[in-house]
Amino acid sequence: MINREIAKIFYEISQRLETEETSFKSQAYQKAALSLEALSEDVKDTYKRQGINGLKEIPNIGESMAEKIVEYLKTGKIKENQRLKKKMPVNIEELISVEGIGPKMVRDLYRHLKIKNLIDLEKAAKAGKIRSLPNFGLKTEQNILQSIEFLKRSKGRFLLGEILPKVYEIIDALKKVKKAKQIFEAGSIRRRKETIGDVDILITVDETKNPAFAKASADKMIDYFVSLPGVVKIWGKGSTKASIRLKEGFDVDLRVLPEKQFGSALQYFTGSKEHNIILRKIAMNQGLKLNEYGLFRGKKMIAGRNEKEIYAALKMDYIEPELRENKGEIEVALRQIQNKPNQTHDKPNGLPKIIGYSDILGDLHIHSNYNGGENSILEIAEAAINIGYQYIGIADHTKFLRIEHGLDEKQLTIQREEIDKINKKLQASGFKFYILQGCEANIMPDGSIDIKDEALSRLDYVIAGVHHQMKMPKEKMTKRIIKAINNPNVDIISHPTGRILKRRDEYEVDFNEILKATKKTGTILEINANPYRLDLNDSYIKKAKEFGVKMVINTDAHRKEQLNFMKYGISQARRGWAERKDIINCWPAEEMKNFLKDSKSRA
DNA sequence: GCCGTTTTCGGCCCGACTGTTTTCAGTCG
Repeated sequence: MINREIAKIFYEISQRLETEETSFKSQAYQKAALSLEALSEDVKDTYKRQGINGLKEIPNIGESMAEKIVEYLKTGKIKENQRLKKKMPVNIEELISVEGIGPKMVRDLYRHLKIKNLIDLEKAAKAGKIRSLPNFGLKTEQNILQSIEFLKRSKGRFLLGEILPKVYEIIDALKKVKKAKQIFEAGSIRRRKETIGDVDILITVDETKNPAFAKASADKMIDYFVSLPGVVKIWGKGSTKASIRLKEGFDVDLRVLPEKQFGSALQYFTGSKEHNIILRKIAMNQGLKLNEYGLFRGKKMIAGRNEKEIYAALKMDYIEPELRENKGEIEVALRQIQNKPNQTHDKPNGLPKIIGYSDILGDLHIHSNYNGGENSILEIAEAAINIGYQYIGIADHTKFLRIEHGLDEKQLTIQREEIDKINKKLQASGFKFYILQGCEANIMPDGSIDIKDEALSRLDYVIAGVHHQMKMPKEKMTKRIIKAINNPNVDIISHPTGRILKRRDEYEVDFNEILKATKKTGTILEINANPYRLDLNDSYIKKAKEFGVKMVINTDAHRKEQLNFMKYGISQARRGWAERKDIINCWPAEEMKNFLKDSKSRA
């Protein structure tokens, strides 16, 4: 998306300006970049429709920024950035990714040692050249080397799916000590971002007895925390906090907090930074002050024990952590409250009631041993019953994907017989549980499906997805997928943008056209819950919802343990503001089945 | 450079920590 490209350049300009003395100008670029990222519409379209004045309506975009956006749309470049680059030809983005290094240090490193990138920096540090620079020292030099090592090892961020199970393990271990009253994860992991930098865990201890008892409890928790298995480094250990690095390569901070501040601390450490900045401004406008110690009027603390009372005191709806990205949630949370006294306002839309973690009643994208996987259909069904599902759908790959043992028409018929048999048996035993037969058919480069329509029509539903030839030009790929959407037998499009996190970008496709076609035909878009996919992403989910396109959260499990991926898909749906009405596998079996049967004909 | 229910000029979120200093700038979250 072009908005992100421009935002990236604005960030770079911001950082480069910070090496000069004009700090407010730098902040303006940062704010403008943030605004661009928060937009749901492509600025290219805004400009086409409303010209430069349309751009100036975007928050934090004024005359100068609007001109630069137009410049980028027309020339693909922004001269201001070229000018700054010429002044200091360094890879600033790379250098400030080193922890402890910011724009000012980049400037000094370039001035004195002509350091332009990470390789130069590492060489200079290893040669001991940095310690003698003014305002630098031996310690700084060592820290730089350590940070570079960390950067190399972790290659940036971790997937939510890699890190969340580990965090739960830690939290469970901490709970066993029985000295903590509350334990919560905070930071990007609580917001369930798809990738995570580091982890914050906040706890309180029992304060009702004497202070010495509380302190002893805190000490015990911290001691236990730093002695967890897999700890490779400990620092910042004090009476209320400690930090560890685990052998997996990520850092975890533990903080012990007083009960009366716990809500404000949790709010503060959960972020996002952008969300918090706006919140503090709102507090200020109401004559209040918000920080991690509480919400204050003058010196008087008026909220802080829990998050709900803080949002309430700011005259806002409570905002779920997954929504706290400053992508419109604050305005909406405020708007509803303002509308309440005066219901003659057209509609108090307010924040949506996003889906909950126990709202899912079934999983419609599961692969069985027919695809060479480990688990039989019966084993998968038993696992699903244990989870508490009302239904599942077996959706094995079809014949084009030979590497996955894709099924042909005949094998699908054999599988149908087995599913019918199991269904009968389950019902005879009194289970209210159904197995549907679907398939995950392959969308060929010309948009056709690799299984005959006649065979598809005998299935309960059909998922179709792109599995090869993903490097097509945008128009061709869009056409390819739309042709599949228009196939009356296709009900669901799996992993609609094809990305694999940390490995592969999404393919080029016009998502607006996809939405139009799915809306017209009643086709459902999948939110694939595999932690490497999480496809659709949050902003596409929000767009689909606004369009009135229905979605389904599927795990794409290839063995029964992977049914547990569902929670990542739910997080993603929550981050995309999805409600129960938007997600068909939140619906009871009959309603969902009827929708699958009718949606194509009804549309 | 942006913005405006005290402003078209004068403000821009807040606090902790670190390493360098000898009172504080830079970085982080």
